[in-house]
Amino acid sequence: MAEKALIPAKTRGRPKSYDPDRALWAALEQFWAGGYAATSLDELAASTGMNRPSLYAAFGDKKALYLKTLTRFSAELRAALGRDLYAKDDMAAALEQFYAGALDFYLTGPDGPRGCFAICTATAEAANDAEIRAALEIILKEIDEGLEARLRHAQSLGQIDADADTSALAKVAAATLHSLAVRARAGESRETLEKLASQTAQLIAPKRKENKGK
Amino acid sequence: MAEKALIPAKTRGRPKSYDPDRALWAALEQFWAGGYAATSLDELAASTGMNRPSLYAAFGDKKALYLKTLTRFSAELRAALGRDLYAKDDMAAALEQFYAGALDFYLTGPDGPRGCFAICTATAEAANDAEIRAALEIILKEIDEGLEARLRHAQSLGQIDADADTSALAKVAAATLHSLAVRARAGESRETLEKLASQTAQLIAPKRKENKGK
DNA sequence: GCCATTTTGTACTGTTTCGCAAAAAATGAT
DNA sequence: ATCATTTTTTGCGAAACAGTACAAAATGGC
Repeated sequence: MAEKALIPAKTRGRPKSYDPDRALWAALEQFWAGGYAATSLDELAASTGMNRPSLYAAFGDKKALYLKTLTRFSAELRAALGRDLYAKDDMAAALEQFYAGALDFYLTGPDGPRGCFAICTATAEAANDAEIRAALEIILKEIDEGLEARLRHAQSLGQIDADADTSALAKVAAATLHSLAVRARAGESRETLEKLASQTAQLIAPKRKENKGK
Repeated sequence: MAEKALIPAKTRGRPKSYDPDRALWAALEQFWAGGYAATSLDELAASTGMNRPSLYAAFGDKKALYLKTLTRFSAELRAALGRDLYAKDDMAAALEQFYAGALDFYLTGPDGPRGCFAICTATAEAANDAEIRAALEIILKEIDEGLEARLRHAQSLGQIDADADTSALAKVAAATLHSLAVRARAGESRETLEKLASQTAQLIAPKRKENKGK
């Protein structure tokens, strides 16, 4: 989806001076940096390069725009779940790879580490706003389900106990992701965060009898 | 500290019409419900029963007040760590008790579940504001350290492996708390959350050979 | 009873914010 | 070349907001 700027469809009036997908991502980064409530439409206009009326025409009001950034983020998340989680055969290694990818995302922002976009910005609004809460819930659910699918895959290969509760283990694995998201924004070091990641991977998919490597 | 309303010290001028600690807690609840940025001073004045000038005189500006609510929350957190974490002898049971106490806190708000005050409101501001980020970091550290102390205690009693990395395990236990905080605010059911809690307790302090109870 | 002191209540100022209206600009169609 | 269509640009207006100044009220000291 999301065809690049080569849209052959003959558009009638004045051409847009912005790339909608690029603008949406710019808005996402602005919300990411400042949070939803503290980000003004002027800041959003500045960072997208659009002016306010164009923002309204393209995405609706501030909340509609924010909800669109959340679903945009959700797409990125699904991609990461499908990619990093299957990059390694070993379950623990796959988990660590996934966490490492998340940490790259969480720790490298324009102005230092910024954690997870959804968890760190949507939680504040979730109590008051049912739509934002629902969007957050969907994102959390996607994480749980993506991890559970991977765990079941490992289980089918005999890499983890056949009677293990993959649903519950997935939630634990997701819990560590949530924690990385928050801790990164609080300023914890990558080293500390990687330790948490590897310890969780170890607990969820313990190395079997054969000790590989060392 | 924090002596109750029985202050024998002769105050000179007009008596305060509010209880400072009660007002601080009211402000905390207001921030908790709406987040920091989205909460106005008018709302804070209304919920504390004070008017704006009195708020300024008592707590300083909006951010100073918010920082005070964070440290107030921090005190509550320390109390819970010292209380619930030592209510049971068995390590896994103690963890579950601690999580259950947290869930009581997270799930019962004036307007439905609201998660953790610090994690769900401070994360949004942490990227932009160094003071709030530092306050959040302290709170996360207190959780880690409180859990690690309890794990070391269990280790000294032989309830968990002598060579277990209590620091890393504590961070995993804290990760589940962070996740409960976020999930609660996203609307997940208590049943779901308790399952996550018990699975984590199980992973961190696995039941030994003797199966108690059932 | 009068004064000093502290808090409360009201009102004000300047700024920021959101959302929109109306005109100007840039394109395709004919 | 002219018109229809879509976007951009400028600018407006009403509301919310943070923070403060100042007078009124309530207490203790004397």
